[in-house]
Amino acid sequence: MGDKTTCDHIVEAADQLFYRQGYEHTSFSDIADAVQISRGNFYYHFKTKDEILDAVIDLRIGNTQKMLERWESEEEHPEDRIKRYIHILLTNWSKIKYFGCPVGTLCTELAKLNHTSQEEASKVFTLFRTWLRQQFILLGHKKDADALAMHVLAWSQGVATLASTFHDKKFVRKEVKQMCEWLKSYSNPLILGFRFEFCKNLTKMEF
Amino acid sequence: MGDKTTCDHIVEAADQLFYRQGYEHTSFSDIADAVQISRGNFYYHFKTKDEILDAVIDLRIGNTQKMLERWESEEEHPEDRIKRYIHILLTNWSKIKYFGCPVGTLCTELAKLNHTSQEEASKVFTLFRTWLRQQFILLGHKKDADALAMHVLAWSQGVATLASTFHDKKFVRKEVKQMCEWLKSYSNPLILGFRFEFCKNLTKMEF
DNA sequence: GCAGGCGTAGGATGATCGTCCTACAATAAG
DNA sequence: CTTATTGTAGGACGATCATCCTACGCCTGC
Repeated sequence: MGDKTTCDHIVEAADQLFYRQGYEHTSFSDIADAVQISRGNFYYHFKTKDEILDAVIDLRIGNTQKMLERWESEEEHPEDRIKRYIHILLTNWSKIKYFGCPVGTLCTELAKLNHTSQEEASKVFTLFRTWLRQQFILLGHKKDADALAMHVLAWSQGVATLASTFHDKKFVRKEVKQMCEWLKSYSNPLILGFRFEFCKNLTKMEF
Repeated sequence: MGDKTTCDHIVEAADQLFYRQGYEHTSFSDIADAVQISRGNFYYHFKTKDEILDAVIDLRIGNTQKMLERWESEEEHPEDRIKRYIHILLTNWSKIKYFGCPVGTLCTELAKLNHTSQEEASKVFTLFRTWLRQQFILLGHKKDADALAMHVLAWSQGVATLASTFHDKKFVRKEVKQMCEWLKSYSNPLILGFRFEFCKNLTKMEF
């Protein structure tokens, strides 16, 4: 309660419902019930459902920015920061288990609806992408930073998707561990360069 | 045409529409228009929308099985077979670009709808999983075969999700290349074991 | 005490949805 | 030719949806 407006409550309830039920499958009535507000009164706050969606996306963008800034201040080492991102898969397990990643699933749904706000929704991804890229740059991977960022994004997306279909926490734990090990191998570019060249030669060997 | 029944046409049209628009966003009218059939006549073939969904899932299961058997016969080496799977991301690029992976996106949607057929839909994933596992077993990774299969699934899923949000073919090509290189490192377990131990020691070194 | 704006309640509206019914065409069997 | 089966067409149905309207309560400033 406190200083939160009805408008805020609507957007927050919609945020949760869009995540749990999907955008299209969530009706005005659903949101109204959640906020304990008259259904018809929505028109005063939001003229269309799309407007609510845009507000939800803006909320998510804001929350993501705040979270990344927090991580920036709480973690000293870029590797630990990226680890923090990877570990969302475990810290948010109880939700991901059923509904997957809120960012990925919304983008996927909007793509199928051919919705106008597709691009706006993808900005949440871009936030993570830019942030991850910056961390990899700090780790000394200036040239590959963006590719590495996209790789982390893709990996975590895939794990989230399979997590919500198989509900298998062991699998998620295993993948998170692997991701952290992979990340470790990138946290010192010098050793990596050496190792990579060495291993390449090894795999080239034929029996 | 030929020997295909109206029922087959309905299921095939529904299959495509569910992929492109999503299950919920596809109405009876949409399918009817696609098949050029009267809307009300659906009741004769399928009593409910859920029945069409189940038929579509069965169709997908059948098609996937056929495809995997074909791959099994056309490719000699397990590594090439897995490569064939990985390369779906490129061969189906024109669709994945807009609609993502048909398997993953359907499972995601049904999860949000809390639909009865969730488990049935996940069987398509399980088909790939079992098949991939078998290939890894053939490559000599008996113990880790399932984890490796899940890893390939997750990786490709993540790439598909980001592909449909960013529409970036270069990214997909890069990831496919990486996946193939990663796969190569697993195609001979002896060399891998050696390399892995060696690299582990390397990364343990501190500056 | 009164006027006016802000926020709310609850229902009307038209469209669309899944579902279902009934009448009709077409083909095959008697 | 008649009959029955199989498939089709088109519309009716109740429900639900996003949207919109109007009437009402509450608070503030005069």
